[in-house]
Amino acid sequence: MQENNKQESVSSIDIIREGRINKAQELRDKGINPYPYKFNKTASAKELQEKYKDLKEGEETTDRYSVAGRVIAIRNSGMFIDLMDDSGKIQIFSHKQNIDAEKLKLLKLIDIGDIMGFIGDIRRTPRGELSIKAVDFEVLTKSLKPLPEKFHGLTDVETKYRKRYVDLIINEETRQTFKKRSLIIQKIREFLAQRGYLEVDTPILQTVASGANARPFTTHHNALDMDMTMRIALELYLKRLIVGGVSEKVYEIGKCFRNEGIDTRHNPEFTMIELYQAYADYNDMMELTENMVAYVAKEVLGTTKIKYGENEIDLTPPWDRKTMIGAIEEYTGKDFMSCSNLEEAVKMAETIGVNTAECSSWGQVIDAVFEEKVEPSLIQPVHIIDYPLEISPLAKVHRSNKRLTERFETRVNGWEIANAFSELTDPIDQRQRFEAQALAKANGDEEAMEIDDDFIEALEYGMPPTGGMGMGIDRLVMLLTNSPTIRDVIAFPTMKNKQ
RNA sequence: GCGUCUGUAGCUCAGUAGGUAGAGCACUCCCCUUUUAAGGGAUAGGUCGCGCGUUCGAAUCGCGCCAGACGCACCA
Repeated sequence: MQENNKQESVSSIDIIREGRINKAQELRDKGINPYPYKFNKTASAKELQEKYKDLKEGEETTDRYSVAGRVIAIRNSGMFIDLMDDSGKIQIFSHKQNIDAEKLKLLKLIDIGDIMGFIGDIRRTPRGELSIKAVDFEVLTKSLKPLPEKFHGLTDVETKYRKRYVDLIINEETRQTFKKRSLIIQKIREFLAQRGYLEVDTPILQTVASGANARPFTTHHNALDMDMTMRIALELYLKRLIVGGVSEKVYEIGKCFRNEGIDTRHNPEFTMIELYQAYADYNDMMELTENMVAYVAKEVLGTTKIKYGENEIDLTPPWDRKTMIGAIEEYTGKDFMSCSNLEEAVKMAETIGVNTAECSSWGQVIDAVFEEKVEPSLIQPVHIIDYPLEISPLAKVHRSNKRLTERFETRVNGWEIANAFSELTDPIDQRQRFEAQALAKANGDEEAMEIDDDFIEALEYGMPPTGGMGMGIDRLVMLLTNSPTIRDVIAFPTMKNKQ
């Protein structure tokens, strides 16, 4: 039977934590701050590994460095420590011959996970490991929590996402992914800077969330007592800047927010790039898109031939171009151009088993058929061009077919990675397109676009002919890092609270 | 939102027709001074995701809930 004075259960994590707090106190008792302010690091692990790659086994130098990083392994009672910094690993060799006896005792207070600085001379051990022969060291941060086990590491995906800092400490692959992500974005900026693009910022908090078909997050500004929404696209503000003419080429890289489901390719907040170029059309945008992606791949991976899962994808320009109608005919044998209205299109779609229940226009049927019958097959990069008018409210009518627009979406690996138009610049036409969207919204289409009156007013001042393109950065990073889910390329993906 | 699967020590995983939980790593102590997942020895560590139920007895069976993965739906 249970005693009244039953013990609180103490988990091993509490015991470990308490032990480490005690070690920190022991350091303080010796006059050592376990959380000091600064360390003079003179070399990174990688620099040393490269500089001394030809140092022979067993060879010693008197080249002195200070290194710093996290202790990730301790062997032989502290005589060997693996120290990891952001560049890589280096072994620390602490022998009693080289370190003051009192100092050496402090090594007992070191745990895996602590941040340490070591000063010593470069040598390569007889077993071939480049090492710092330590003469002195300093505790830079005492850690309180144990790291995951060294061999299997951290594999639990939920923990990887919720505690990305642990994932990054443990998994080299995760570190590589986020380094590559940064490099990809840097190379995009470089590519656009070379072409005279101006990087700008536009509002994230907006009173009208438009420019895409999506449900926004809503919030409230207290001082203004005003409901606001988070942006779902960059489009309409960037076009205002084209109207203003601050630059004929502008772009923005930034977060957008869509209040929708989460899956392997969607996170509620995600990073987009949109760019606009005056006096250009969608043909120019196709060229720019493929050159930009190829440039980034070449710079980051050294090649434009990449592997994603089972697929070999060749990003070398020029990329294939297919009209949307033509692609559908290619894969289904049906020519939807021959349908002159919704009813005929629905009938034709039914003959190939496509559900059109949600479709209320010829264009939407085309979209549904395309998505189901064509999209999954488009592994190699291809620009799908000339989208139906009804589903493209921000694109100019096609110069040679009034039912279509000058719009393309670029598909790679079956995903949409870019969406681009010859931008609609006629304010009267734009208003009518928005009104058609408003009607759809009134009829229950929650994702239909909002009318943005100020944007239309901007167009009334006159926007030059403009080509524009938007691309999901996260998906590009997925492709170039061979990541199976978007959560692998977003450092802190959206997760439900644990209760 | 629907379906399938998953949740056991800090981490990686076992687990018995239902009988009250185990390993390796990490932690603590001892031995060991040229290791590479170092080694040897001895400890300690658990509301078995949460709750309710069935039962003499539940990590195990049932129901509900929470979280996650995948698929579908939604969405570019």
